[in-house]
Amino acid sequence: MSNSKYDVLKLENQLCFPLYAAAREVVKQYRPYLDAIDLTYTQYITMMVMWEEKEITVKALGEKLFLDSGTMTPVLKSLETKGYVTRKRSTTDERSVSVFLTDSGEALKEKAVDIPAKVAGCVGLTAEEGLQLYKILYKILSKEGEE
Amino acid sequence: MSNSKYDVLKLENQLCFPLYAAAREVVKQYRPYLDAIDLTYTQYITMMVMWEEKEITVKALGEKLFLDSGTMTPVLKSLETKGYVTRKRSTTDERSVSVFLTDSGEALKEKAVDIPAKVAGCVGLTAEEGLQLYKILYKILSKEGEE
DNA sequence: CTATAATTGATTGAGTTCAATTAAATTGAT
DNA sequence: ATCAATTTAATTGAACTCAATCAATTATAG
Repeated sequence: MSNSKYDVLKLENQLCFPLYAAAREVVKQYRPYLDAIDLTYTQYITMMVMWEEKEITVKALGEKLFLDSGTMTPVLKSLETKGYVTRKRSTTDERSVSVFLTDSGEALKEKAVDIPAKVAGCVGLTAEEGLQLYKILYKILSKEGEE
Repeated sequence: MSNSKYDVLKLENQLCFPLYAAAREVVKQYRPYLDAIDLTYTQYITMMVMWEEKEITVKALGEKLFLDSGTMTPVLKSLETKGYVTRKRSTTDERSVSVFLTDSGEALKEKAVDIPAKVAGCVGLTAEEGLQLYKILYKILSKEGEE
């Protein structure tokens, strides 16, 4: 057996590395489908929230997506340019900005509805593996929100 | 029950989204430890390969990390500036560039050896969850290399 | 009321990521 | 041997990510 204290630094012994690599690979799977509706992956998950919420503050949006305003602001500006959302500063608390889904944004949902099934086919996990993965990932995400 | 064909577009029904978010959150856990040795996460996993290989082509390095030359080149230039690697174009095949670990790069391993244990503690999965996650992620990664 | 603290979004800068392109070198088929 | 196809890195451009900082606003303490 060849064991050294440096084995912990081998790529094959990492858990973070395959997590990081798999995330990029799966996002890459979305690209052809998202290209067809002119969205990036970040814009797509932002629209997912908008389709559910219709109206939400930038702050709340960022919390749902685990992204900060430095990332959200340009994404929202781009979606506003495409006509899918509008932004308006709150009158009651001028520090906050609300984002609103437009009719055009609502209509886009129809074009996006087939995408999840198409990508799921490519990833090719069993239902059980999918569930296991889901649970573990949300365990990680719940831990991170703590400190 | 409230079911619609649009449920597949809800954030909570996605598998890719928590994968994408968890990957970023875990990478973020590394930051304080990596800041201490002046490496980014991408530079860190690149050094992991170098600690194992001592010498490797840019092509092979990119394949191991699932990154292309557009990402690797600036990372390697930065590591070269820090003195941890050198780069030299192959004499036998001048298309390829080999990367070499320097003594300084080798010495950095000693400073990095405690990092994996520190981060593992933060993520807080059980051994079984870790193994399940590992297997599923590599299943995803093996699928992606195919097409 | 006033000063301090906290919240919120925007901005900035460095680094990452990847598709597309370019340039050089090698390989393979004829 | 020659020319087309392939391989390899580098470059470019657009977008994402995040820490740090800033400015404006609101909340709280005294």
